[in-house]
Amino acid sequence: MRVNHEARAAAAESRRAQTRARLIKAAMTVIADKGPEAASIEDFVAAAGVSRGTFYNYFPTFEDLLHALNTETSEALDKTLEPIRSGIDDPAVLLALVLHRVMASFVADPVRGWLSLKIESTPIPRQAVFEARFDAIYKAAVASGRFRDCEVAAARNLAFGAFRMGLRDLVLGAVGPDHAVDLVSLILIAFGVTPDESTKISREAFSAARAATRRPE
Amino acid sequence: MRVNHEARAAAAESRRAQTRARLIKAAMTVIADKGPEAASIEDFVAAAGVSRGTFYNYFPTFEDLLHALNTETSEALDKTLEPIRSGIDDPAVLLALVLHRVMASFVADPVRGWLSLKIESTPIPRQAVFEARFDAIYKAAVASGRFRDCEVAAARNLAFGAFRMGLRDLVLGAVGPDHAVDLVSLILIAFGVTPDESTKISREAFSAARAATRRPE
Amino acid sequence: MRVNHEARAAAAESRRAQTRARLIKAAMTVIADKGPEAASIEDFVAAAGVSRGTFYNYFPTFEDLLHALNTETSEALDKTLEPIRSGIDDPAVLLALVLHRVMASFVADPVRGWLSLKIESTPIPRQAVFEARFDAIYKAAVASGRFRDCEVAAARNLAFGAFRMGLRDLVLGAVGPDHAVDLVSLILIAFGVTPDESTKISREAFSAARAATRRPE
Amino acid sequence: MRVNHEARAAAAESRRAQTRARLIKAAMTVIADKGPEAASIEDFVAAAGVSRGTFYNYFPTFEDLLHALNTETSEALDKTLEPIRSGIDDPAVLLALVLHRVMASFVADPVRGWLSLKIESTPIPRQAVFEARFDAIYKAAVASGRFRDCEVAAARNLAFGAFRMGLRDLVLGAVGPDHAVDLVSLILIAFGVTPDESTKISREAFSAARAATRRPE
DNA sequence: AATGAATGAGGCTTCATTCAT
DNA sequence: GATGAATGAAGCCTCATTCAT
Repeated sequence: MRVNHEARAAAAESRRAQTRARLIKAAMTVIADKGPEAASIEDFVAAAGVSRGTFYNYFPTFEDLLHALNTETSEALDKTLEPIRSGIDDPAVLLALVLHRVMASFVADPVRGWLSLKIESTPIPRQAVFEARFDAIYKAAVASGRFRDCEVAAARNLAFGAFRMGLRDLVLGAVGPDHAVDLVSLILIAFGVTPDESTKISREAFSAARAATRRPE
Repeated sequence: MRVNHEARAAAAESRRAQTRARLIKAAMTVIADKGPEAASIEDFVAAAGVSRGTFYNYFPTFEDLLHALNTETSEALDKTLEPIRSGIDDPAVLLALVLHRVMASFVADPVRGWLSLKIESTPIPRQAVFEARFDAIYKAAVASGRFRDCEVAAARNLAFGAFRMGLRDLVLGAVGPDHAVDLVSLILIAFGVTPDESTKISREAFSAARAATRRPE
Repeated sequence: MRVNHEARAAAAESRRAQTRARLIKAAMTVIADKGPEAASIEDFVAAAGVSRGTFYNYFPTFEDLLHALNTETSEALDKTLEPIRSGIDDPAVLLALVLHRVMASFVADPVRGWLSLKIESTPIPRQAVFEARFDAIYKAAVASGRFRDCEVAAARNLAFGAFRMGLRDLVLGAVGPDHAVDLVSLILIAFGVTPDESTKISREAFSAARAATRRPE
Repeated sequence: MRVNHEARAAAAESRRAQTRARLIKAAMTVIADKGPEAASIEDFVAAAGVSRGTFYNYFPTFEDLLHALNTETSEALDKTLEPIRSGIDDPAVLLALVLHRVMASFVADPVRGWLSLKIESTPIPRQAVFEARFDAIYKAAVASGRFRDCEVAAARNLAFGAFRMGLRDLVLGAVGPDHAVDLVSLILIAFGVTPDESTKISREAFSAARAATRRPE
């Protein structure tokens, strides 16, 4: 009896997780497709192949869905960046690797890429994690003399703003994948790396990211 | 009689233009306030103090309103930039002046600032005028050796992306007005200007923009 | 021009009042039919022959409709009682006249009768007016020695409770119209009037109410 | 084996009864709390701590639940009245005892009191048992000359209507517990008992009911 | 028996748009 | 031209009910 109950509960749990995952996946696809404002719950459930009511079983409020989406994308990004979490001493290299890696993963999984772009203009709690991480890297690099000493907010806005625009053109198909090489290179130059070194670092980071990014899903 | 008719027609014409202006102004205010998605036509007509039907007399389709908004914004920007349209030889100085001037005008008229930010995440057709102008300046500057020779798309994305992020933080109040000095400086460095000169140019352009921007309305 | 505008406004006003009246009438009918809880806005608009949206033009919140219904029924009752507002010295006769008159009007217009019964169990602000009026009459009658001296709350609950139950049976068709004669008579007896006189007063008040109540609509 | 089976079956039976009782109790509490219209099955199962499906195992249709609720309430009332089922000759005393006893039990167990009030405005089939019992008592009392000879329906509506209103004010806290003394007294007077005797009977019945009602749960 | 995930009908509300005056 | 009442499509959300495990 006991075992039976446990097995049953586990099975239910698994099914529940599956449906939840289907709904999240569907929501991501739809949002990437129509934008966060035009997407309706009807769209989500249609894409997921479940009924209206089921959606509310999993996400009683819209907030809940946004939170889940947020978590999902953050975790995916984290997983992307995990391999380079440590072992890289040069902050310029580190930054280049991160930027190229994220961009590559978004290109490989355009749905998520779109989502990241679209979701930004939404009242979702902003992804302050990445900002904070950037700030830490930049300050350390200034301390070690690698990066120019300037307002970290300015540096951050330069990096994130440029990255975002580049990402947009990339997923739009307006530019080719090596657009990122130039962009990251420019960012590094602004931060104080010499042009020659910048280009080299960016190019190598690009290749590394390329190689590492396989099978998005 | 003839005169009477003409006078009457002119008066009607003038009233018409006035109502139209009121509607555009109202729409801008409302959009800047609630965002483009939350704004309803009801809001527009309420803010403008006219009836629902009147709105459709002026803007039969939503497209028409968007176009008017776009035109309005662009023209205001153009007017802002008019004084520096000519007479400036150094593209670095020119770019710094433009960026600071636009930012200053957005700060001085937050409604328009917000509008520019909000409108971007919308299916509103963006006006490529500014992009094209930037490209022209940049290419000329490369030709004259002032700017680094790199993909103009990368340079553009760096400049516009950084600018947009900075603008956002500015209207959000997350950074002070001189944040722009650092940001523009970084952009110029990326484009090949030396750090010292960049800072000097940016600082001077900032002051000039400050001085020029008075009374937004 | 001026006249034209005014005439137009008046016409619009009139049409508006008409639609509003149609909606209230429809709501009353539907509520009397299905009860206040089972009635849906869909029912109201279907009965009124207008569209969903129109309902919300007139009653943005459900509260607004309830308030209108409340006002409507109160006013109708007041009109019913107007003729006996003055000129009757004996409180026993006055009370009998009021009770019979109200009951007769509810019988003549069953929709409103039902509504009064159904609406009571609803969070509508209770009709404290009638309670207050009863209390005043009763206290005066005690002072003049006509009614027994007892807790006015008890007297009120007896009168209103009995009346309400009687009304229910009446609109249900469970009892004939002269059921009211007995009921009112019992109430008067409880208040200290002799049985013989009670019966006489009640019977006469019943006839008077009958005669007065014509054309419900 | 046999014994084992029987014991097991008995245990199952007992558990079954327990769950059923829990559901009924929960439903009563919830209905008394939120009113019959606002109460949902979700509320019932949550309050009872069982699953949705279980509810339907016990009450396949909503009718079934209503019936159970009705039965429960009636039986509780019957139990309350059992001690005075016999041995009381004076119908005036009997009636006073019944009314006070019921009221006291509702005051002692407000949940059931509220339930009785709330349930009335519902399509729940009312149980006519008490009406029938009243009618029998009244007719006998008329035959014996104790009560005034009048339409039994009128007498019944007077008694039940007044009682209901009084009960409402009581559970609302609008009146104190001895409000019932006056109310019952008035009823008896209406039925032909002299004022002095009425008051005495009502007061004594009130005390007796008080004394008898202990521990509601 | 008990569970709880899934269902979908049914009600609510908003809002762009039309049109008679 | 201006008006604003009327419209109805399109979303949102709840909840009684079913059913596989």
